[in-house]
Amino acid sequence: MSRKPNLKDVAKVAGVSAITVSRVLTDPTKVSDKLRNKVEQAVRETGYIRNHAASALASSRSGVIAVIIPSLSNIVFNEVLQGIYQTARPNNLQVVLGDCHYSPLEEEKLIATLLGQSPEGIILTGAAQTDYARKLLERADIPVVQLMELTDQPIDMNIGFSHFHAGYDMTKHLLQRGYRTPGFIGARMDPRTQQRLAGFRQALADWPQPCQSFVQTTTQPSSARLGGQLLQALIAESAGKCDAVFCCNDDLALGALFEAQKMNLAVPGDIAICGFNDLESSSLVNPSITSVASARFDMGKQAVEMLLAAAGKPRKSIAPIDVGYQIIARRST
Amino acid sequence: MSRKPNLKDVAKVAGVSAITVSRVLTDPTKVSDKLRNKVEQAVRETGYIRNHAASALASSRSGVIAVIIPSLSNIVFNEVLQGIYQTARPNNLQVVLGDCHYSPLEEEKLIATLLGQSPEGIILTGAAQTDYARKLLERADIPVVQLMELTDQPIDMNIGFSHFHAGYDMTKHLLQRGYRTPGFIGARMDPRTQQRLAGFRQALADWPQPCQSFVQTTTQPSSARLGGQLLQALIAESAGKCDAVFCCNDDLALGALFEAQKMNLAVPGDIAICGFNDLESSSLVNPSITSVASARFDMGKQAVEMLLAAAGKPRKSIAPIDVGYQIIARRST
DNA sequence: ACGAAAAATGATTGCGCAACCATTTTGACT
DNA sequence: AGTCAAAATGGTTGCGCAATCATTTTTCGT
Repeated sequence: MSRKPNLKDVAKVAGVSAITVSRVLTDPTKVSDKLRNKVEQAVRETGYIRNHAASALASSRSGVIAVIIPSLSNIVFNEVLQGIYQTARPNNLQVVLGDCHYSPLEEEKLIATLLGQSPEGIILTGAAQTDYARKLLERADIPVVQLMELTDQPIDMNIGFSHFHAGYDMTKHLLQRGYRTPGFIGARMDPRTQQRLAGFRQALADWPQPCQSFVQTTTQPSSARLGGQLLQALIAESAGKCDAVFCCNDDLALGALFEAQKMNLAVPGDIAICGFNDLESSSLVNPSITSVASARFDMGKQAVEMLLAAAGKPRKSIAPIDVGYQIIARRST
Repeated sequence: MSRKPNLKDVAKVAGVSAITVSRVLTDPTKVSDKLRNKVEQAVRETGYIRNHAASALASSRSGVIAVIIPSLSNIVFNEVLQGIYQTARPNNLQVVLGDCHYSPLEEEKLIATLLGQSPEGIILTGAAQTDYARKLLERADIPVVQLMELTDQPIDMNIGFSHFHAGYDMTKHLLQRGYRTPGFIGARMDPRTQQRLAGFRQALADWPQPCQSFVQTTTQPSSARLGGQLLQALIAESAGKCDAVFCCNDDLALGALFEAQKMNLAVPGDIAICGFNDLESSSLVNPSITSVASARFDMGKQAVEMLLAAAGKPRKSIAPIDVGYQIIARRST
């Protein structure tokens, strides 16, 4: 066999019809043991691999799910992806992944491209899709899961947690620990970061006594290095009065901590630091960093399970699933 | 239009033939401005998205490349992936990604599955593929790139650097700085980690004076937490004589550093620490950690470019590409 | 041992698109 | 205006598979 073998070639080797080979590959229980063995051997012998395009075209089932994340470099989405991949594999689903770089327009283009794969379902991050993207998704008539945050107007299904409430609670935590002039540093300023900041502001507004607060943000991508820079900017802005920093994520928090050490600022003595996402390092550094934990792996897993459960059925509106979060108080506050 | 529109539907709306619509989508220069505008509007109006399966079947071009990495949780592969995705997108290539969990058998199954997508090329991590996997890849007759490490017997193309030499050079660096009883801690113990360890041992063997050395390894997945545990094991094994630790990667190194701080060991005074991969944090912690930098993003980028360059042409054996590495000496040694 | 039902197997057809070749239209030149 | 080449457009067909329906074989009860 020089060229790539197809069903017929395998059938000839096994001495059966093409459709029997097809059945062995899709549902072996439908074929007698005798033929099945012959076919399986012929498959191994020829190194046959089913042509996905032809299979998808004939059956109108692609065995693919589409996933769009805003960034490949943010480790947070990695954990979600792990949950997605680990759940997809045993269900014989291929994942086609796109990175939209936090841009709704890029996301729209990706959605258009990925829908061409006739995915059985699609998982999106956040709820900031363009109108045309929403139109395409509705037209596609496949299950859609919006992940990470909660929204009032989901396209279809939704699972996540409230970044506003998490930001609110974390700020309250700082206030309860006695910090009265807190700052917020934020990078990227994507919708979820903005919700955290909104939570920060609301918590301050709700606090019985008025507090002075400081905010330093940038739309640059987040990184530990940037955390150090933003900390400096915050200290400069507040003329050193700032006594606690709420970092919009743990990368910034780690960078801020390392920078504070370089400036000989005691943490939390001179300045408290807290982050968001509860990365592994946050629990290991000295001092360990207070953060917000959420079930990222689980969200990915559940998203795939939701797609599987919804596949084929008509859309029935399911209430958004709130997976919650947890403030992990540590020595840095 | 209730059901999903196909080429014919769009053609009818635009008042042209189906094949003209197809041409507008694949090569707009082949169609006159007048018709192109009509068609493009009809596409927008109907929300038409080309059926990838049918397109791939008819043209025998899938526009897909397959990528297999050993782990989604290891941030190192993320950077490679970024290079891959960023290069694939402008070339209209979809990436289908698989995670083989460092298992050649899982990798074999993944290869079989992914080849079913008729990818235009495939990118693999390392050079430990099974015989059957190699057979499948040769049968598939598509460009293959083996990434990250160098091998004498590449399946097709190969780009990476020598982990043995990097491990060797890093160990020499420790010896040159005066450390005489170095230890090595390693997790996962995948082929590349083993090559680094082999480099460590060879450098010690080549050193003029005999040195005592210590090794602590585990096949558990790598993590910062594990780095702390392995440091403790190493110190116990060496009864505190160990004066430097070569960590097989920066996650372990960071964990080891944090653990040393908790044990009140001065770094590098009581014990030097170095890592591998040069993650961002390694340059920011106090003291900053000596590490091995490599062009991960670039490797991913180049791998895709190599696939593109090789597409369609018969395989001509190309010499493995060595992207090299760099020892970044910092305060921890 | 016979017939009916169930299980196993096979033949035909169409999924939606692009390759291929045929036809029509346009444009350049005499 | 007439001719011819080039550009633009369209019709037909097959890619490889699985759905559907048709046929054959097996199984089981009596």
